[in-house]
Amino acid sequence: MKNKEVADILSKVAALLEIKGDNPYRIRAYQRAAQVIESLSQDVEVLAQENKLEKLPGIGADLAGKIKEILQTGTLKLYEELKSEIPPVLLTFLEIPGLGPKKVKVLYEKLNILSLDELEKACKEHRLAKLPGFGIKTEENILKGIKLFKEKRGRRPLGEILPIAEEIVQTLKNISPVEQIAIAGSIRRRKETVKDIDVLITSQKPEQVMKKVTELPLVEEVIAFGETKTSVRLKIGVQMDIRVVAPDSWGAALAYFTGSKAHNIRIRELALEKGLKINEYGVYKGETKIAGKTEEEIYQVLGLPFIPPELREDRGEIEAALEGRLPKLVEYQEIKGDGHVHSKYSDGTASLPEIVQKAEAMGLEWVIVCDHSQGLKVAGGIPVEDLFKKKREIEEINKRSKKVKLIFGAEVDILSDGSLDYPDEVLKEIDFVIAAIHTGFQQSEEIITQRIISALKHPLVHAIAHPTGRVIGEREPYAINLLKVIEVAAQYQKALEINAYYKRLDLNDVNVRAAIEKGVPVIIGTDAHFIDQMDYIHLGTATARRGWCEKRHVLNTLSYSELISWLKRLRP
DNA sequence: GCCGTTTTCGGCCCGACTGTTTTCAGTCG
Repeated sequence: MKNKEVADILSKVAALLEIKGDNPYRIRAYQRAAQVIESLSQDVEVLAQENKLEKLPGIGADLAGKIKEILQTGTLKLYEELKSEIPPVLLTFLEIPGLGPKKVKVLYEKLNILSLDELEKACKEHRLAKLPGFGIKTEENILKGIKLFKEKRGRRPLGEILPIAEEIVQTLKNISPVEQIAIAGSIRRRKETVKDIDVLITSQKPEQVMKKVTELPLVEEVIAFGETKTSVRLKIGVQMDIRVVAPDSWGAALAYFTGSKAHNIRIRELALEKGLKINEYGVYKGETKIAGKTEEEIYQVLGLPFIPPELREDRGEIEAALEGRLPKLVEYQEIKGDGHVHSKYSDGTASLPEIVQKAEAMGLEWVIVCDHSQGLKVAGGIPVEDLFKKKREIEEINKRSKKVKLIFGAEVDILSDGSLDYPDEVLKEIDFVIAAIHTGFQQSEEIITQRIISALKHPLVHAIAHPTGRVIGEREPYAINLLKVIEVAAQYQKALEINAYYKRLDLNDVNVRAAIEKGVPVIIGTDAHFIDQMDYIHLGTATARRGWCEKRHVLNTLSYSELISWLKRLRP
């Protein structure tokens, strides 16, 4: 899949055009095309071969041609030309908070600044303040921006920020006069990584709320302070935006601040076609406000059903809503089990009774206890003789435990030649075999893909764990042809995991969608090594929802007995 | 650059806050 590479070039073209000062709508067209290609669940190369690129929203004859050019030549003439006109190093300047395309252009043209160091030096020598539109404050802000840029860790995993955001909401509820309060933005959409925390509030006394916000102990710096909008930087290095609106604008504001930006733009265009205007305060027909109190209302006046936040990425959800084929997403409370938990038998820290207790507290019916296989010594892989001790303990526990059943599973290593880390006569005794790659990450795409495919074809394997091996912010996926893997999984009706650990979320949303479109069942597993990590199940469910999963696609919605029958197909 | 049961040309989402300005451009979400 070259989707990422194509999207990357298109988005760089957009940024270069911005600095050049080109037509903003042309820029938007490139940005949108980049986004459409990146979130595609199909292979852009296949679409190009079938001449279907122009069917994609926002892609016309010209962009289709440009995409083909990238696929054929690896680059784009326009891109190369722009790079010779505008030094690409300026693109990194755009990442500095406070610097946009206009100012970057001036810096380049008037001062010929071509590196971060030069920029820093020019600020300190007050050479910027003399430029039109610049001043002393601008220099200070750019210096601050450079510092933040240098120490920034980029987007942060949702699982890290969500609990903090929820705690802030709870605190604000307690200490300030808020009526309604909710987290919006990418956190509400449950995007796997987030850049900032958006909080929406209704209150009779906005100024008091805003004051309390700036006084929170977590706040490091106030970036902007207004009655309706306040921005602060938290000590953990994340920005938080707080918006206060009137109660009758709650729905409009919630929709607006939940985004995504691309979704909002489409929604507003749709409104314009109907002679309506939407902003964060409501939907207007001329001067008259006709909706705004609830989100449902907003969608309703546009003739649309409610679109769940997890779908709001302009990945076809608006078209689906218009045509009445929006998926009925799997619900968080429909999840009946956890497909992947480690115990003390390998490198987990929880005993089997502790797992049962936790599952019961969470309202789950079943947990598959998958420990590592014998070869993975660093992770305490279980030697064959101990496996049966674990099996007996599970049987004992299941006799006593009425509400929660444990399932005897194993996360079995796929060795570098594609064979499995237990012999068949052992695998046969294990009720759930999930195979995974933990070694040989550097192998070629062909070899890794083949390893996984041979595991999928193995008659005793039920599923593949964390299929791409990526770790968010730490490790890129290994080279893998996931589309081939999906095809084989579909053919053999084997499951692919949505690993719910907050740094994995693997498969990710786009890949989940690609899998279920081919008829591959998915199974959510937390990969918990500590008992509380079982709570990450909700992140896996969020990923399933972002991947357009309905209940029928997700094995975790099966009851214990239904799951056992699904597993037994391979254990006659 | 895209797009069309008001258009194949002339539109294209909308507003808050800051800083440099005396009325607004730039940035951001």
